[in-house]
Amino acid sequence: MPIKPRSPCLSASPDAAAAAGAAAAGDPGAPGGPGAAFSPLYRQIKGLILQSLDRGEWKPGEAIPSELDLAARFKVSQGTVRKAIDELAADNILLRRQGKGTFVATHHEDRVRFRFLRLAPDNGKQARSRSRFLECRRLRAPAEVAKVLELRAGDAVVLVRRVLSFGDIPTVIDEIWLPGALFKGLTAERLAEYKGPMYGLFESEFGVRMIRADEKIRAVPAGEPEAALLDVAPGTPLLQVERISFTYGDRPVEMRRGLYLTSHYHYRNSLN
Amino acid sequence: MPIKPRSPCLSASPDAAAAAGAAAAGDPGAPGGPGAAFSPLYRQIKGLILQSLDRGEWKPGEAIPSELDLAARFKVSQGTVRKAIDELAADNILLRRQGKGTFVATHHEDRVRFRFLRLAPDNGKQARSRSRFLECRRLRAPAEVAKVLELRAGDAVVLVRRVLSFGDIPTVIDEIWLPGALFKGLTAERLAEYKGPMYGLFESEFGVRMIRADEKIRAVPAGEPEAALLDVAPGTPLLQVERISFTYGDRPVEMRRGLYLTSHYHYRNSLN
DNA sequence: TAGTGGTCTAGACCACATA
DNA sequence: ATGTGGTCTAGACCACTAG
Repeated sequence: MPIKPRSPCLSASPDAAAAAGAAAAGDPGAPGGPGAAFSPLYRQIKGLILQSLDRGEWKPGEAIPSELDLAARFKVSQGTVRKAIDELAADNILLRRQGKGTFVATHHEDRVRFRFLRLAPDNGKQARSRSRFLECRRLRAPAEVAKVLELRAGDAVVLVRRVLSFGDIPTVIDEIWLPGALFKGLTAERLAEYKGPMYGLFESEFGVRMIRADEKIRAVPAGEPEAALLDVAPGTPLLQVERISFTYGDRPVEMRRGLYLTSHYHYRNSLN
Repeated sequence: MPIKPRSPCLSASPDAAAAAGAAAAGDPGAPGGPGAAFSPLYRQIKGLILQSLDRGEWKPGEAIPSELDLAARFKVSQGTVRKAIDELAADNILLRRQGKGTFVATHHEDRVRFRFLRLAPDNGKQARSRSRFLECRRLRAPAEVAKVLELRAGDAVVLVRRVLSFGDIPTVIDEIWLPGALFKGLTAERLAEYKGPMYGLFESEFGVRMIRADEKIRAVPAGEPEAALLDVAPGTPLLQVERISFTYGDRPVEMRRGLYLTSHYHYRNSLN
């Protein structure tokens, strides 16, 4: 046994917190066997905070307890809590505001929204965006979708299709697949009524918060139906963006295929 | 005067380091007038380390002094140096290796390379890549290039054009513009001879290290010459990637336009 | 065994927001 | 005046690497 894991915040001895090596929490780490990775205390605290977020103990937009409160609750020093929160803030899961507190990030802010909508106008002027929903229906998951969303083949999924326009110019076609179990009662009407970003609705109405997403991008020619929707000639090059979105615990909860018309907009990215 | 800036590591009084507010270093911050942003000590240390890196005091791949050494040099505690290095490591400018030291990041590693080459094979198998250089010549900067590279119109620039192939399949056409003053002696021969990534050559032979880049991505149809180079039909949709790369101090040092054939490769991206 | 980065703690004080 | 996050310090000890 190369590493000695100790119990986390149920520390047996009074001074056990000092120099504690703790079992992984939120890490890819293997189960307790040999080869188990060393995981520092602050990562375990991070894991515990993530659990609380996942189970909805603190809702998006709300403040979480102060660092000193959390330190008392977990029986560690403020510095250790601080480092856990630092990482969560770097992951854009929490938001620190000096003097006010630490808040659960929410999709009800433009700031967050543009993390997931990377299309920017060639000339800086950001036009009003508007969604037109083509359909919203429930069906059995096709094999590919089931695999990506980690469902059983045949499980219920919701398919949403929409056209996003910027200043009356149709620019994006989205085809969105969601696990049916999580999105009971999602209808085209509710989507159309809702003001604000779609992920805001998902978060407020269905308790599903998108944390992270992976995208694969290609250039493809517009087919007949897509061309009609975007008001361009068939064969026009479009940006195809395949996205898989994840919530807490890296659970996939959305599969999306977008087609972007990039004659006056571009996909922006930063390489760090 | 809302904020009292103090002298940094030339601290006058022996205990001046404690609770020091220091002039901005590396921040967007305004000059010393009213409205000057508060900048903590560790940010100033970060700025000093960046200066040392910029002036080449420590070369890519080398170790920088230990945290304790730097703490002594800057007359601050190890924790403050640590926080500065933390940020530089998060920026992928430095690389920490426990037990060994902290190293200047280098482009001579696949790990770093794939930060800047985001094209991945649809099936996991990454094929050998090979560059064919079409031309490398010096000319006067066109207006657009001069503007992007912050040169005077008419200053010398180097234009490199190449085709990148994966396993004998031509996949990328790059058109690269570099400031002539920084890349004296860059020729097609030196490019062709060089084994390894282009940024590795830039770093080793010309002392220019790319730190960060911004990209704008569009879908465009292949023109006649591009189609011929990529062995596809004219009009085939291609991914157009416009990149501006920066060195230390956010100085632009490369403008690049890439055309990617995405029938068997895709541009991968993560939204955090 | 020595040196390096990594973790954890405890306490002091600063900056910001609010009452 | 109080409570929050933010900075800085000092010291102890752990984990990893290498001679």
